Amino acid sequence: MNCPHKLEGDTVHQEIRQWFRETARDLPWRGGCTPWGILVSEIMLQQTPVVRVRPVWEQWMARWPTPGAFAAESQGEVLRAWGRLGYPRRALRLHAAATQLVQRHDGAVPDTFDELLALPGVGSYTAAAVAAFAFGRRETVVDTNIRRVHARLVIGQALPSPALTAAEMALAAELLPEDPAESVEWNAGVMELGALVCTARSPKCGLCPVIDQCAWIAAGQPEPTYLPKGQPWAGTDRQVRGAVMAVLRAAESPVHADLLWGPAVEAAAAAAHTDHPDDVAAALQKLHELNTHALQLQRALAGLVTDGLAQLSGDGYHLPH
DNA sequence: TAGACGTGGTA
DNA sequence: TTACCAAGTCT
Repeated sequence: MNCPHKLEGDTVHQEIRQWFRETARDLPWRGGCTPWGILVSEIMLQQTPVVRVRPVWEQWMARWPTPGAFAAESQGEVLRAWGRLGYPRRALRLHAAATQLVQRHDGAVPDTFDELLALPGVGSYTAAAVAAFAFGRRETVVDTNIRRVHARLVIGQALPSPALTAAEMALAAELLPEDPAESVEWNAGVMELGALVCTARSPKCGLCPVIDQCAWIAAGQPEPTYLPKGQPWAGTDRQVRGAVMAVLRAAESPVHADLLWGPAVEAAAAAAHTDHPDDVAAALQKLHELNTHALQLQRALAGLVTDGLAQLSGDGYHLPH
């Protein structure tokens, strides 16, 4: 392979690909899945664990087996189906992407990196992943798992840098096998290794197929050189937006702002008139428990409207039609 | 380019 | 219990 990062005898590629064939999880979007199914899975898996994506993906594909079927659905229904996967803007972007597939790609998922990258919600990782896993293309796939495996196995560091660097992309490109089929298995294998063995916390080095060639092990497993910065949550707009979205998903009719802001008992009583009183009442209860400042609630609502996740009609807030 | 953006499982 | 973390993207 002739790369400056000497991987002893280049057995790493063989070892990891074999480990992948023997150990890989049997996920529904692997093996014989349509490109549409793979695209949906990649969007859902952005920052969301496999175990939570799986059931939603199954329902999603049964309900909307093609981009055309999905594009014909309303945004509100799409957001409800998205459920609690998180980052609901992804659902809207997927919907917009499906519309583009119908309008510009004859209802099919394009098979090149550049065309995929042009779709809403599809960035460099997802474009490469779909091109590779749906169409067998040789692409430099770099996700958080692959970055971490490379950092340890090749560089000898506990964690990759906080932000993706050009050097990391260059390394990933360097390590990519020339043969397309092998490159696909390599990408999937390294990703799977990062997800199952070379994990962020408490890596299972005893199960690693390439532990004897790991630069991090060889260096004595040095600690990370920086502290991961946390993801603020309590008291943030994000938390409020999430609670409001839970209410709107459960509500069958527009929810007046007073209800979002008002006391829980009043909210529960009003919610009893909806088709899903328990869900709405519970969602309102959670929202109210946040004791959100009025200004912050206004900001969260305005943000949701700006992002197209909610709309304000005369009667109140609701999911988009 | 750093920050915003949901949600729930795990240690 | 608090904090980290998960197949990122967009601005």
